[in-house]
Order: sequence, then C-alpha cells, then structure tokens
Amino acid sequence: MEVNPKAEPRWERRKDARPSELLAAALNLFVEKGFAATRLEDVAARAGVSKGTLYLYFDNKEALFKAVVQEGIVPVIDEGEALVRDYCGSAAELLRQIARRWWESVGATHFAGVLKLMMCEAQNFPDVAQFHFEQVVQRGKRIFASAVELGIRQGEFRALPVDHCVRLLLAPLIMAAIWRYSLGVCETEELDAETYLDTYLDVAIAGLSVRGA
Amino acid sequence: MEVNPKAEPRWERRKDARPSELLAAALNLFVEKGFAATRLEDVAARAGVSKGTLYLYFDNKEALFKAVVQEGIVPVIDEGEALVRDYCGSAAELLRQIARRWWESVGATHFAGVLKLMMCEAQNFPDVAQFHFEQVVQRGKRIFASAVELGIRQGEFRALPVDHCVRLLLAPLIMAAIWRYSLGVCETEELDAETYLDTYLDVAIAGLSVRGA
DNA sequence: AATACATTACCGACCAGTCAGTTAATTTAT
DNA sequence: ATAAATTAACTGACTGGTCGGTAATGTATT
Repeated sequence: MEVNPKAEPRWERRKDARPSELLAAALNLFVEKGFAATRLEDVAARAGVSKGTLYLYFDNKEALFKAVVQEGIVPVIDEGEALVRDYCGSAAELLRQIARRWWESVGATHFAGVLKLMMCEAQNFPDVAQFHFEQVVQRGKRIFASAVELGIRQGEFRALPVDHCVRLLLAPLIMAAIWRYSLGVCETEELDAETYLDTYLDVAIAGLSVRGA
Repeated sequence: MEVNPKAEPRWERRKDARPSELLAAALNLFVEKGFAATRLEDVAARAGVSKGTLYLYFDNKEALFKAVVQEGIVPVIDEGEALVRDYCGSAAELLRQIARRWWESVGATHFAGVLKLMMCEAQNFPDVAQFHFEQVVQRGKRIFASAVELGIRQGEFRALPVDHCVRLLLAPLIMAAIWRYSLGVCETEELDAETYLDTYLDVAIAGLSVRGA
C-alpha cells in the first residue's frame, strides 16, 4: 500500500513501440516452435507485456502470424527486383550477385526462419500462403528467371527450360537456409556458407553454360 | 432387443491389422495437417476404430509420430545403399540411377510428406529428429557422396568439396518433393517431374564434370 | 478529470489420455 | 452339438489441463 513517489512506474505507455516489439517476439517464437506450439502468453512475455496487451494490437493469433510473415520478407524482394532492372553485364555475374545478396539478407538471417515457417504452415493457412506465394515466391522466381533468360539471350547459357533452371538454382539456397532451422540442429559442425556459396555458383554456372565457353 | 443373427457384428477383432491401418491413417493426417493440428480421434476414425483402441497399440501421440516416421522412410535407404555397393560404371550414370530411384520411391510418393513433416517438426521432437538424421539424412548423404567420390576418382568429375556437392545434388530433389506439400498447393499447374529430372541431371552432371569431357 | 494504454482474472472450447463397461471370439464343460 | 464360462479386443463417455480470447479493473499520461 505504500506509494513510493520515487518508485519506477509499473509499466509505460508505448503505443508506437509495442507492435514491432511484439512482432519481433512472435517471429522468434514462431520460428523456434512453430505456429501451434507457440503460446501467445509467451509472445507477450518476451515482448515484456501482458497477454491482454497483445490483443490491443493484433486481432488474434492468425493475424499476428500474417503480420510476421508479411513484415519479414516482402521488403527483401523489392531490393532484388531493383538489382535486376538496371543491370548490364554477364548473366553469370548477375547470378552471383543475386545469390550473394539473397544469402546476406535472407539466407543467413533469421528471415530464413520465416521461410521455413511458411513452408511448414502453408497448408494450415491457405490465404497467408497465397499471399506469400504471390508476393515472394513468384517475384523471387521472376528475378532468377531474368538472369537465366539474359544468359540464354546472350548465348552464355544453354537453351534449357527456364522454369526448371530457376528451381534448380533456388533449391540449394533455400534448402541451406531452412536447414538450419530444422534437421540442421542435429549437425555437429555448421555449414561454411562462404565456401558453400562458391561451390554452388561454380557448379551452377558451369552446369548452365554452353560447353567450352 | 431383437437379436438378428444375420446382423453384422458391430466391430471385429483384428489385432494384427490395426497397427498398420492406424499408421496409414496417421501418416495421411500428419502429412495433411501437421502434428499439432492432427486429432487422435480423427486418426482413429480414419482407421475405422475408436480412440481408445489407438491407445492399445501406441502409448501416446508422440509414439505414434515416431512410428510413422520410422516405418515410412528407413527401408528406402537400405535399397539405395545396395545400389551403390555393387555398382560399376560411370559416376554420371550412377548419379542418374540414384536420383531416379529416389524420386520414384520417395519424391513422387507420399513419403515426401513424411520428409516435409520431419523438417517441420524437427525442433519440437529432438529425439525423433536425431534418429531421422542418423538413419536417413546421413546415410542418404553417404550414398550421394559415394557417387561424387567415384566420379572424382575416375577423373570424371572435378575435385570439388564433396560435402557441398552432396548438398547441391540433394537440394533440388528434396525441394521438389516437399514443395508439393507446402507452397506448391498455390501453384496452378503441377511440375512435370520427368523433364524436371532430365534438366536436373543434365545441369548437375555438366556442373560437376571436368570441362570438355 | 478524462483518456487510453496496460494488467489481471476469468471463461469456455478443445483435446490428449483414461477407464469402466461392452461385445466378439475362444475355450471348456455338458 | 450346444451352451456356459472365459478371455481380450474394442468402445465411448469422462476428466484434467491447456490456451485462445474477453471483460472488468487499474494506472500512467495529458
């Protein structure tokens, strides 16, 4: 009952900061435990707030999930599209730049966790999946397709089915990224991303190129 | 109270058949909805049995999950190891055979769903993940490593880091397999596996091979 | 004093896991 | 052969705990 005037206030009003703090907490927990196993009480606690507060900013658990996915990844795609738009040079070099950039900003960061999360939960959240598919997957594939098409046009790459090549190019990147958040935890030594990327680009470009180029 | 002697019995005693039927039902539902969202009552119902019966055969939900994972995939690996053991010929051809075989028996079947399930739930079930890692992932990688090493030894492939090559080779197969069970549902037209495999093997082998071979 | 940000206590739906009871199948007695 | 007794596979109502979501209340800020 003592009211110490010098005591810290029991909490602060921080309307602006809460959403992003809650999103960050949710991102970590969703990535760590998956959607179903994540308790909103834990999200709130990690954001230093009570469960009720969470509901001031997000309608429900699914809305929180959507927000995490959308906030997380879309910005990265914009960047990639810009890179391709004003590029001139060899397709091989463009591919190297795209792949390295992607790895820096997604593969190596915890956004890779969002990717994994999305792949795991796609079936349970068709509309989030649809959004992610259109805004991330398709645009991402388009970026790689541009590089492959450029290579073919310039006589640098062989005339292979573009869509298949895009999948071949994306798979080693995406797998490496999401692996860390799934069975990668069983591995004793971590993948050396630097040399892995080197080998990847070497093999991929050699595989696509016209022989003897 | 009429006792119709011709009436079907309300249920039968089928001690031997139950476990496999329950496993099949569980496999489908786990793959379809994920671990958490799968209700044991639904598993039982799909197996044509009551929930109590399920507990006669499996201790709890996690035990059922383990059984699904273990029954599902391990046998396929044995087969692959045999293929490599008594092979002689070019490494490229071995690679083609391994990849095609794997696609037939895992990638194109619903065991691909188990793979996806395992990747999604690995963090929630460390011991199942550990088992799967040792019995499936490591042995699977070893099979591909054998082919790559053979190629290098025979002067067919370049002397690249073997572990990285294995990851590069596995990624497009695994991604294609699990894609169908995640964001692939958003795609309008399905991947043509046949030509995809052709392109994959073409690009991969060209990428690994010594130039001008 | 009034507002709006935040907390606490609570509700109710849901579901893994249990158990007392039911019934098919099998064995033993007549 | 037939019926009674026994066994064990199977059922489904029930329980206890968890957690998403809400309502009543409190407190920092203007």
